[in-house]
Amino acid sequence: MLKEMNENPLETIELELAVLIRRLTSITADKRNATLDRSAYLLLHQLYLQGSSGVRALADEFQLDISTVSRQAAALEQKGYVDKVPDPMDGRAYFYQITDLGTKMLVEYKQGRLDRLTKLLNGWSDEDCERFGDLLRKFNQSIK
Amino acid sequence: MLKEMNENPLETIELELAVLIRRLTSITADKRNATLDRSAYLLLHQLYLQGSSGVRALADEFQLDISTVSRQAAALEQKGYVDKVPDPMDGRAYFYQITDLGTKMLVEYKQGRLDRLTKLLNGWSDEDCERFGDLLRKFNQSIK
DNA sequence: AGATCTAATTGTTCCAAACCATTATAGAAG
DNA sequence: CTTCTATAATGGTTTGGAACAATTAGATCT
Repeated sequence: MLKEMNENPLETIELELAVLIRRLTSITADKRNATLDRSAYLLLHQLYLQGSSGVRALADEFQLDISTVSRQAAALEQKGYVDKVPDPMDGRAYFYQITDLGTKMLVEYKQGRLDRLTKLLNGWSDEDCERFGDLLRKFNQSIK
Repeated sequence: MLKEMNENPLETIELELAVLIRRLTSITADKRNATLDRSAYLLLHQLYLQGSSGVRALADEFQLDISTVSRQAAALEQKGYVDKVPDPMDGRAYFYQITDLGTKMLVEYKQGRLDRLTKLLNGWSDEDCERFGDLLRKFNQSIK
């Protein structure tokens, strides 16, 4: 019927993406590494690079439900990694801002990830690394 | 301190992987597509290609905890997508085998994924698709 | 036969995410 | 200016995926 399901590039991508997500999920779920969890990392990263924003904007950015981001942001605030600042223009709205502690955690966590990745890609050529990074970025933009 | 965090390829890969996993997670969590869930898909896929095996082997293959696979396999059995066959050589052990129904679901689901991916990669060159597939496979093998 | 090792299941916990309902404020229309 | 509607954010609840720990039952080894 299908059997060797893997003739064409699209099928390869399709399957390998499924495998990838499984593998990455278990790695990031590993608490030995996790000073931050994945959601916290992306949120902090966004707040670090793009500056303060509300849950609405963050949810749009990551295509997450607002409630999801709301909870994640609340968790970060509770840990002191972000500050929640009322929007002076709109009594309903808030901004989140990364704190110094949050920045510190972000940098540490990112470095840990980089170290592990560097080890993992030890045998890869510079060219392959560059291509892979470019294609991943391109793919992410395609999804968006 | 860091700011443009994205000079070198490793950093690009590191960040884009985090983004990718987020995006893919929300897509596969979308129940409009999900006739199967992700874990079911990979399990069925493995049983389809590699033939029957026990939870032990499956857990090793995916680097999952045995308990996780046990539950996933039980769910599949409950839906009639796999049969659970006692190992005649070992009274403790079982094999799981994909059923016709399971195969049907697998094929349907895979086709749905392929369709969506094809649409997504509409603007991509054949070359980029091929490269991306190859690099993903290579990366997955590196993780393993 | 008893000690130990192994296959699998089940209880529990945690994280990530969705959907739905709710509260509170803003803005628009009468 | 008050009522209606739209929007910002939160919280309740459910689902899926995964881990770890404890348990049961069948192997294996001495």
